[in-house]
Amino acid sequence: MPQLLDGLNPEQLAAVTLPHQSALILAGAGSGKTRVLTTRIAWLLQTAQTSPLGILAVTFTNKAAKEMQTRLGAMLPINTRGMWIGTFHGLANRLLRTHHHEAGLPQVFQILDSADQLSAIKRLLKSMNVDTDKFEPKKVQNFINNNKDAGLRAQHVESYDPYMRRLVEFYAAYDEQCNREGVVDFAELLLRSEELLARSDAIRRHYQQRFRYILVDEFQDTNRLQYRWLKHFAGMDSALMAVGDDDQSIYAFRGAHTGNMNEFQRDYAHDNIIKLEQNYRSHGNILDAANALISKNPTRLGKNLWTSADAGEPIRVYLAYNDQEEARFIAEEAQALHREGIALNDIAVLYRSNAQSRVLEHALFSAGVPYKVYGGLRFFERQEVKHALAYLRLLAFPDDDGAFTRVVNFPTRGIGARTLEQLIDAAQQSSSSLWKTAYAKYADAPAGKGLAGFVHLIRAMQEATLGVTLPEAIEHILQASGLMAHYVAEKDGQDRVDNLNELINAATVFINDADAIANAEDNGGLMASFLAHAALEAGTHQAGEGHDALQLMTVHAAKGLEFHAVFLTGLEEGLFPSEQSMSERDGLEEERRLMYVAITRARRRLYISHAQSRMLHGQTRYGIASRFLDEIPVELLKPINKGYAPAVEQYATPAPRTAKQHSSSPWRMGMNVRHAKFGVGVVINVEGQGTDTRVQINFGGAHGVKWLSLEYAKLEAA
DNA sequence: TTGTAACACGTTTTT
DNA sequence: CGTGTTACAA
Repeated sequence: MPQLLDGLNPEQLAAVTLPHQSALILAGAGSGKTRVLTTRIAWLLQTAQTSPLGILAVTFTNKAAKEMQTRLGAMLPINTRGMWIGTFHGLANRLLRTHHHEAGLPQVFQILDSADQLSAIKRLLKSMNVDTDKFEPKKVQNFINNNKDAGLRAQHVESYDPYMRRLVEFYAAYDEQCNREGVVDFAELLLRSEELLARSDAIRRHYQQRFRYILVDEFQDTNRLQYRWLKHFAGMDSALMAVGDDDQSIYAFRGAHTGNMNEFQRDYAHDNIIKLEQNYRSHGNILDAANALISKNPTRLGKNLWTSADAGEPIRVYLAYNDQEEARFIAEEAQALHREGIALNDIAVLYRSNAQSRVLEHALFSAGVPYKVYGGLRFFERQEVKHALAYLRLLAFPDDDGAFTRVVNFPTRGIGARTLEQLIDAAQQSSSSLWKTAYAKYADAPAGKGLAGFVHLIRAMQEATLGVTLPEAIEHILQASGLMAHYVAEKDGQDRVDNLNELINAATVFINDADAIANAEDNGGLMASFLAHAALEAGTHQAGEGHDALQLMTVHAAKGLEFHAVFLTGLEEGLFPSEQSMSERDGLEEERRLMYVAITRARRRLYISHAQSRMLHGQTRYGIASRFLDEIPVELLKPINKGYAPAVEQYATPAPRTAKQHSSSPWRMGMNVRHAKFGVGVVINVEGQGTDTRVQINFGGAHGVKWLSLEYAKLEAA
């Protein structure tokens, strides 16, 4: 036991060995949060304060859950089976499978991922003859999900106008459709299980008595529904530990409710707050920069990171002429670091938006620097994999209309829109599924072309896959459906073929996993289990682990990670902080937290770069340095491009041909001008008209960026 | 039914 | 500028 607690600082120790009571742990970036969480569980078990059954540990991502399991396994020679460690959605799924009857679900309910949900909504709107120009499916999807995340069913949503009333109607109809088809979307997993716990005293009491210790990771990211969900598990005898960092809350845009932290304080922790403020990751200057920046946020729970490490290097600031030059600089600098012996894997290039990655990729490719971009499609989200899974779903649960429509004409077999429309109408008439309707009509017909052929194909596949293993079934489906042949024939289909083969592989791995087999018993079979796994855990973004490559990702994606060196790019007003965040409530604060997250990813070296101009949406935009740069104490920064104030001439660019919006002014963006006092600069913004015109000019060097009113300032073209 | 051409649009994202 | 989606002709 002493070993377990070795090396913990006093605050960490206090959190780990907290007696049977609730507490809020404010855990700053790099303060050993995950370690505390896992050591706490290990300590509870080792000191026999509870059995594995008494523990409920909730995370947001599969990665975090897995990491906890792994670390726990390394600390204690126990099997983690029976312990409820998982994601909100994973655990909600488990709950609903166990109590599917009470929850009003078929045992083998399917899980819709976002894309599935969207196509379900499109299908619904079509069947309701809705004009999708007026009601965009995406908007409808957001409306439904936002309400579910807030814990509201259609009948609870207040509508103020006809438009919203219509949305509520869609919400109700969508839920009806899901119930009819036995499918459940992500938000529904949580809402459905929350309602179940609220409704059934017996089930709730059972879990309340069972879970004596409840631990929640990344609590600042929880939404209202998730907090409500958690509360149901907390009985009289439960101790809750919520670990989070309000300064790292960057998911308000998807429903995260930081207020949960205050509510948790009130509801459970009372004044039991432990702050983990010692940072084990970064050098002093980096931490000072982060602290200074985040201190500009008005509403914080309050926390200041410190480190026993020395100040380290200054933060390098690079001002680039444009985005391409910025990218070139990063490519060169990364190579230099690599030559010094830093692994490319340990260097990250971060950006605010995905669109910025293209220029970077181009420069890295030209410079021959291996890189890896995070984000984009995940394995189980790729169309070929989804097609294959849809066949699988259809075989096991033929009434799944979503799966049916997905593959009925893929690969193409001559079943057009017209045929399908007739089928949908007929199904609606008899209020039955598409499969049942088609089957009733063509089961006895000869296996011809079109729908009849499809019905017979599915029947044949059902028979052929009876009693074979899951990978064998998938292999057969790929062949019999013609999917494999389709992609083999496609000219750029090799990746897709590889993915389909990988799917067989994934199924093999899955059925060899002991836990999965055990779970399958109560989850309605191995196939249902595998499909749930595919939906809940979309897999990695890209293959090709193991190669040393520069890491490219958005700041969001970098949360929770750390690197020896970090390049933080595009620090320009309108980009970071983003333009649209400015119009959102508390938008700037969230952007600042995002910046805070970005800075604290770096262990030893941090580069911050910005560009004077940048290609955005096909046109050149002139940006000024982000205000976040000004919020970092200047003594922590070290300009690194030749004195930081290169000759303005070097940046001279021809004025944009068309600057219509500013046509009333003789001054154009990008234009070189001379000011009596400040010298030569570049116009980077023009605002107002006539005598009210103000121009923003970058003079570089000591004078920097200034707004000048044309009424007073004497300017001349340079 | 399928392929091409015009067209719209353009933060952040996990489950 | 580049991509993804829709509209229309073959």
